[in-house]
Amino acid sequence: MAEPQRSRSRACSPGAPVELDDDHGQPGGAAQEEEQLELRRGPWTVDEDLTLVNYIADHGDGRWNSLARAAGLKRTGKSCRLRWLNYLRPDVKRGNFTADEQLLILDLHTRWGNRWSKIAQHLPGRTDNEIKNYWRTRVQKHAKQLNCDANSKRFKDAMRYLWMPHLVDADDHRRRVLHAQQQHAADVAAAAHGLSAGMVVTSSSDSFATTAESYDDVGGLYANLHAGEMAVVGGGGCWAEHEANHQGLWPAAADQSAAVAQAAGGGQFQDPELSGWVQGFSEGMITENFWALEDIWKIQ
DNA sequence: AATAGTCGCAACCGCCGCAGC
DNA sequence: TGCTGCGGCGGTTGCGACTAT
Repeated sequence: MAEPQRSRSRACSPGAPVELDDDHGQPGGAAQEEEQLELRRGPWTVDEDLTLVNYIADHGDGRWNSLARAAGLKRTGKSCRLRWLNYLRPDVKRGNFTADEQLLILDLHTRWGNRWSKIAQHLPGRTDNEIKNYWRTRVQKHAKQLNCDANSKRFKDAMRYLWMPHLVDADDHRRRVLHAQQQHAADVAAAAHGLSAGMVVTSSSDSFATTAESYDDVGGLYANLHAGEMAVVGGGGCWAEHEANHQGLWPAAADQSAAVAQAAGGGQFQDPELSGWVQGFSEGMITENFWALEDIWKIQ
């Protein structure tokens, strides 16, 4: 079971009763008020988590207010629902966002804006809350570094032509490193068994896609995120539409990356879709106030 | 070592839409 | 038709952990 990473509390002390934690603040009777007086809020305790998990295991979720009462939890139904969906659900994925996921978030946010729940539907195991937090802490921080709004065209251009291509490259690089490591391990194993490395390579490296698939952790959504090589795998079902829709939104990321790299090196960089700001990279207008390519890379 | 500033994120808040009565 | 309860969503808060000075 998931353990809270750290205890947190809000205005009230953890587990402290509150006067009112009603969804709509409707007036209630004396009994209802008495019940509300006992409601807890703040960080969930291990006991509460166990109670909720066990109850849902036995009875299923839904009907959260009655669930909270039936389970004996002195929490609002809303609080129980949130705790379950964002933390206790067995399929909830924890830890840092992968390059795949970051890429997808950036792309989907470009299209849908702050529709976190909608975006979360395309990231199996991730919650809208987590994505929202990621956006607010990481992405908006970068927007701030650029002295622009996260919703501005300028920032979207930065994402589209700088960050996304680097994520693609980082992802590709990561997979190749993994593949190399696996091959090395196989070689070592083969050597230990007196086999030639070539024999093992033949059996282990005939399909890079296999490595990529096994590494893929976006619920089988993508097999290979490298621009132009995207393919639908598993039951994701959304990538065909995704790719069709992002024509122009995310054009040949690897090519753009190369173009940006060329531009950073002083070469000409012409693309009618680029705003003047990104075009400026080809004119050497990068300052310390802007992301350097290396910085973007480090961000990951 | 102490302090201040920043970050990450769980949890809460307020609003909205929908269903049932 | 209006009321009520509920689920869901996006926005916000606040605190412990971490980092810089």
